[in-house]
Amino acid sequence: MSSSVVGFPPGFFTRGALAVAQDLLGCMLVRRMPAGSGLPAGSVLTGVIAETEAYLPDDPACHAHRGRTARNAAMFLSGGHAYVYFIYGMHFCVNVVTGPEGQGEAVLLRAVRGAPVAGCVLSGTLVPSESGALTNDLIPDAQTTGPGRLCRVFGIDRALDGADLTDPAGPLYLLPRTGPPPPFSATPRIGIRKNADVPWRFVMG
DNA sequence: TGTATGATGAACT
DNA sequence: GTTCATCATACAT
Repeated sequence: MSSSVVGFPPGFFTRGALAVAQDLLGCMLVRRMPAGSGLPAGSVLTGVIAETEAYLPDDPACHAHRGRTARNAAMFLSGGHAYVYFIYGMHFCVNVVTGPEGQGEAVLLRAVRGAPVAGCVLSGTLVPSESGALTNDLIPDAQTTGPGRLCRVFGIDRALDGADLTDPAGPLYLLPRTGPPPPFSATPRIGIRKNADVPWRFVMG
């Protein structure tokens, strides 16, 4: 046990979408920006996950419910991978796969907060000011609230579909929370018609 | 080959 | 509260 990298406990991402959706609140999403993103290549964006939704295999609202297709193939990878899809002609959404390989369940990341996290070296986000210069200003929460906006700010698109979110050397990865579990509330999920009544959306605070 | 739909966001009233 | 921009995907011809 000599690794200096703080990781998730083994099996964290294969406990099912409902458990993982709650336990991801307070965890950190880390993005290494690629060249051509508007930020210098290698710029790091971070955010504390503040809102999630669970999608289960038996759930009619889940993309995997009607079987595996080219679009949702990444959802059938093992837990800890990314499932990124394009919707409404203009938005990307990013999910964390939460089942064993072949299961088809995931957690949609709906919002992150730019608040610093004590004890973590990645304490802020780099954003270009209006003049184009980089600052250490936190991104306003309004810009990272909503799955489409979150993906736009973090530069997430289909290129990250299937990415390993547990690899700290990768372009997009997760870090465990360092403090106690944050309080949260459960509400119905947003913007779906099928199985719209179940309280599988989890909001920190 | 056609077409309905959608895990959204912005701009309205 | 409502409308709508806009298009990849899935599925029905």
